[in-house]
Amino acid sequence: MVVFDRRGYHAARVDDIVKVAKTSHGTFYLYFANKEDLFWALLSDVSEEMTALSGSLGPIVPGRKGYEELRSWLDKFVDLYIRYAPVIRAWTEAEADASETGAFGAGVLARFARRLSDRIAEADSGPGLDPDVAAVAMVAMIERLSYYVLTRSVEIDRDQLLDTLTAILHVGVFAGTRARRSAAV
Amino acid sequence: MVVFDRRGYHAARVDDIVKVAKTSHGTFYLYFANKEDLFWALLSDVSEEMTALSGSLGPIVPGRKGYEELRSWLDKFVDLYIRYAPVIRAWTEAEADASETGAFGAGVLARFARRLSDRIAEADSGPGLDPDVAAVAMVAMIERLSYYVLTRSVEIDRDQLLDTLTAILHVGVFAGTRARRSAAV
Amino acid sequence: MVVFDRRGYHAARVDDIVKVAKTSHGTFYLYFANKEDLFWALLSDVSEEMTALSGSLGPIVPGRKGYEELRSWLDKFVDLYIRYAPVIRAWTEAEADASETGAFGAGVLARFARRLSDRIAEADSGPGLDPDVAAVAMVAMIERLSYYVLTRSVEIDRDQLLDTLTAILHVGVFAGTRARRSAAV
Amino acid sequence: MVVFDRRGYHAARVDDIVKVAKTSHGTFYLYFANKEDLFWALLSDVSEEMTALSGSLGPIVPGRKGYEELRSWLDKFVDLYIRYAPVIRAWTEAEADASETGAFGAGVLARFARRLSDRIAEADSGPGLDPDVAAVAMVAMIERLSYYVLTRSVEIDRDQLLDTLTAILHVGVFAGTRARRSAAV
DNA sequence: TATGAATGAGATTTCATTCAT
DNA sequence: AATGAATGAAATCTCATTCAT
Repeated sequence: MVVFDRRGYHAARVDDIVKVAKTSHGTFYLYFANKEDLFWALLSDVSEEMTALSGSLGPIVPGRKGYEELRSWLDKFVDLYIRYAPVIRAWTEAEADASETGAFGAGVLARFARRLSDRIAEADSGPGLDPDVAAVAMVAMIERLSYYVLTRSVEIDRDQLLDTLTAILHVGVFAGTRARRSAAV
Repeated sequence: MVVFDRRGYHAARVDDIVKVAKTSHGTFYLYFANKEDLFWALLSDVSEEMTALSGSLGPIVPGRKGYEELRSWLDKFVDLYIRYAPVIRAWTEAEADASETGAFGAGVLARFARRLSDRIAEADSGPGLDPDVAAVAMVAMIERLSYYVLTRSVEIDRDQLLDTLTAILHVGVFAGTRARRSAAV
Repeated sequence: MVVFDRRGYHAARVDDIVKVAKTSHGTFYLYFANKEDLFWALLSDVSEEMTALSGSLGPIVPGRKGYEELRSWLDKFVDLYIRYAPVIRAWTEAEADASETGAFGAGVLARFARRLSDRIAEADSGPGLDPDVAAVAMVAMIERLSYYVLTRSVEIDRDQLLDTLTAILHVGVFAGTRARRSAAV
Repeated sequence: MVVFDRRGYHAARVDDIVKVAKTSHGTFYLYFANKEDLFWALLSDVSEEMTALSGSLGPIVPGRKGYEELRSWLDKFVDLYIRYAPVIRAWTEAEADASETGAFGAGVLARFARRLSDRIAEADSGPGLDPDVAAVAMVAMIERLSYYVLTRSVEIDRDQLLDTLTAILHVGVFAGTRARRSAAV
């Protein structure tokens, strides 16, 4: 019964969920008040793991060491994303300003972005982009690219995905100043 | 009937659609074979506009002029995104490798990314990231950040959105080489 | 569709209701939000008719004329009771102090009893029973005896039922004084 | 298990029953073949007690002594009713001519009414109402008024209830002749 | 062309009953 | 004897689609 609630699809029929979990309808409703309830249970799991993960992001430093640290952190994010993909995709399908689900997901991502923003602000002394906005943009990219890869919308393998995300993030942090300047000149 | 087909939600019930469109169920089925059919109609509209839009992306050049050109192009994308958000988000709900809809959407984004990739490749002479992958990452970011802003998941206004996207893209193209180097050293 | 909502059984399955009404499940839910909703619709119908009926109870007078008037009024009550039997029985099955349904039914009967009480009080000048309590007792008897007859718990025909109810009521009203006395001596 | 079988509701879920009884589902099915079986067990208890109670109704005599005897007998009935209310009400939910349960309940009430009828016939020498029918009417009133009081549908206390029932019954028995006459004149 | 009441297949949910411990 | 998690048949409810007007 424990493994089972790792698997639900929001879009899926209870019938499917139950089939995958090799249980019965009755058992499903023994553990969850309704389909929505399962979804919230999963949501709170993701939220917890995401919060833990964002807490584990240390200072972003230049050079190979910083690059590798960032890459391994992103690796963990992608892992988590893949594991919870159905749930994350579900909150994504909902309008953030109109549904509880959407609002919840938006909150999780916002906390995630804030942590990244703090790290960017620490590292980047130059008068670059607003770190808050840049962090959100990065989270958007990380989330969406993970999604493209997961759904095979694009033909990118896991290594390419991580290299690209890491490079853009790492350079984004340390090239912020120059970036802004290049744009302004 | 004209306003109406700008509004469909994949998730929405036919009941909702006809209410918004101020028509009847009967009329709906007069114009569309079924709900899916409406979706395809909308999809082909987006596809067309997206293709036109990607065609309009000229060479990316350094300096203020290049920045402004890129910004105004992104502005058009955001417009298009906002207009077709429900449809774009809907093709997303489907697995790209398992549904026609998903595959179609993936195709639209892929063509879009390829154009951007070409422009990046033209501009960027250095041994940076794979332009194809970088372009996809950029499209992911553009698409998803537009979504965040549209759904008010985050508090970013339109100008901030465009400034951020443009800056990251513009510097991404011209700092690619240095970026890669900073990561590798 | 109008006749149809005259027929529902609270205890019945939607399947049965729909079969009796020769409609489909879909149609049922087009007219009623859920099974409960149908029940409330019927309930408000009974309430209305019962209120109208109690309003039509004129002064209770002695002699054959009074007897006949009372009998014909009781006849109408029994009619109404039979027509709405499933609904009335349903509110009966619920605890009056624990369910909305039960409370509603209790209210309808209470209004009914009050009217009867007023008529008893008008007619009965002697120091008999409390007219309010006596009226409630009479309503209890009328309601329950109708029920016994309806469900064939007892072998009483319609005429016997009406004769008995009318006689007990009529004598109850005019023998109140003597009754109390016979009990007290 | 002792308290428990005093409490079953026919409408109640087995879940509720075992919760109230502080047992488990397993134990329930150890003692009863199924939910219906519990009901029959309770039913036979009521039946027994009701039969004993009707047997204890002595001759109905005029005057205070007869009144008090009748009142104390009714007191015992109300006691019994309150103790078994859920069961008594439950046999009521079934159509007497269509279900075993309903038929059984009808039988219990019929025996009860016959005893009362016999006592009425003994006492009442006049050419009043059919004692059988009158007895049934009285049982109906007793049963239903007990119910109203039990569920607090009406604001009547136990003493008022007993006074009213006793008075109506006692006068009914001894005013039968006059009653019929007053109606006929 | 346009309508919207009606439909029914298929989804979700309930609850009496079983059975391994 | 006692337990309560698990079951699944049967109930309730939803919604894309049809069709008489």
